[in-house]
Amino acid sequence: MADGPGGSVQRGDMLLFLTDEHLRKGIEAMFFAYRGFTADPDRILENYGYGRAHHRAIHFIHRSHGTTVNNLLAILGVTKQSLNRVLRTLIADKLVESRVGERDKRERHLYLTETGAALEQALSDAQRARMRLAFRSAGPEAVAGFRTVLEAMMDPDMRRRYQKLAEGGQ
Amino acid sequence: MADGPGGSVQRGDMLLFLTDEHLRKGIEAMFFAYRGFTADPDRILENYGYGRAHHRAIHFIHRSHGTTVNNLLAILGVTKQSLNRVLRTLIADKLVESRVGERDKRERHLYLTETGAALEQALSDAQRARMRLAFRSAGPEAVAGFRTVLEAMMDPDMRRRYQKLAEGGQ
DNA sequence: TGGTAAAGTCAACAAGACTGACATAAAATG
DNA sequence: CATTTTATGTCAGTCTTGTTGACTTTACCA
Repeated sequence: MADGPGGSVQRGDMLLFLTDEHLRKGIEAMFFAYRGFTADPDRILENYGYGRAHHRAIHFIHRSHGTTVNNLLAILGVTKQSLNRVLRTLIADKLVESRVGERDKRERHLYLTETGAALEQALSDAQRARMRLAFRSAGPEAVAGFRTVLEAMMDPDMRRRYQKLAEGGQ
Repeated sequence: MADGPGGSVQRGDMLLFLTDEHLRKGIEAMFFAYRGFTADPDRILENYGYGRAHHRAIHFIHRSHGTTVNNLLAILGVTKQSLNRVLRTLIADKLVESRVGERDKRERHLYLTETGAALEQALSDAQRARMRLAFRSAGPEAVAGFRTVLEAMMDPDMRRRYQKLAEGGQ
């Protein structure tokens, strides 16, 4: 491919890591790594007849106990119809509990039941196991770089949500 | 959440970056970053009536000019029926050309046409622009760490494919 | 020549996203 | 107090992208 019209090599040796070639490798790394990232939970979810959407809902409900539907919608970035379908099955299967808000009775606050928390544990154990191996083999400095780049890659509003989540969970 | 039964803090201060808390942050970073990663090309693809599957096919055909259908199937990790649907529209729209193999006439070799290459350029320009900003703001060391962790996160066979691609493209 | 391999296709199905329209209850506001 | 807005839920229909299973054509190979 070499460097096309959008290339960056000509800007000097200090920015050699910004060649189109390096950028393309970063793109492909994201693609292949994301596959690995989701592979283990996907295998577990199959046994329950659930999909990735269920996993995401469970993850963020666990993460923010008592979150409202609206807040979950904003984090997941899907329509309420799409989330509702997932939420309905999780509530029917008694993995998630929905309680009417105390101050604002229009709101529904979402909680994992014991069963829901158990599945969350199984899913995140599997995902963390892979992450742990990757982190350990890469070392702390690489991990710091990994997080720095990923944060820079997020849309600004998503970065805000991500950091807000991180604060609470410290 | 603190450290559950699968926690790693007790293994010593040297491995503090492997706490469940850090791992969870890594997981969420992957989730939010991947959204940003796909956002720009998705917007472009909309105008063509194409989806992410078309993008992936176009990317890897560009990447490995003249690749066979079987090879593309292995890289993308989908069924031939799924790939074929995408490929059929791309060929019908004259973005991709399929040539009968010279040595083995059963094989079809895939090439981007001029139009196809133009779309590929537009898509990868958008994706690289974001990657470039992220890389530049993070710096070369962070980028190296980013790649190291992502490679460690891949399934072994995907890592092989990824590295094989990288060789050819140096 | 018979078996295997590469590619393509048809049909049916499912997950998960979307839009649009509509309903209900509760809060907020004039 | 009446009206409007907000939060949630739901129905119906569509789209993309994945799946399985069955079958065909063509070509290579032993």
